[in-house]
Amino acid sequence: MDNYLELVYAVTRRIPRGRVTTYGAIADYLALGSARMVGWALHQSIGAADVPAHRVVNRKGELSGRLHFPTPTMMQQLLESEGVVVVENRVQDFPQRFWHPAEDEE
DNA sequence: AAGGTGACAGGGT
DNA sequence: TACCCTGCCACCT
Repeated sequence: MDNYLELVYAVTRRIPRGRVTTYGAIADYLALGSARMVGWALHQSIGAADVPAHRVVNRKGELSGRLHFPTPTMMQQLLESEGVVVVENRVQDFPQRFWHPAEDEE
């Protein structure tokens, strides 16, 4: 178990309900690796039910990771259950929904 | 050992 | 807004 994975999971778990963030924002906050590393880390999160990976999208607000969930629609389903509107695999009002780890609003 | 791949991002056109 | 190219870095052939 790489410590890097735990770091990414820890940040992901702090994403407020109903908000989303990006791979790049997490990489930027950790100041480790790159956005690709975060994508890789979340890929490993499959099976870790306590990690809300559905709240992490790419810079355009697209649900680029939906195909890695148990079902292709689960990611969108989870987001909508939190009040996040998703259309054509894209988060609506993305700039407003965006949350950066450094904000730490909770 | 070397090259390809990927849940990405930023800048140019 | 969209498409293309380049940088990124660990993992998997």
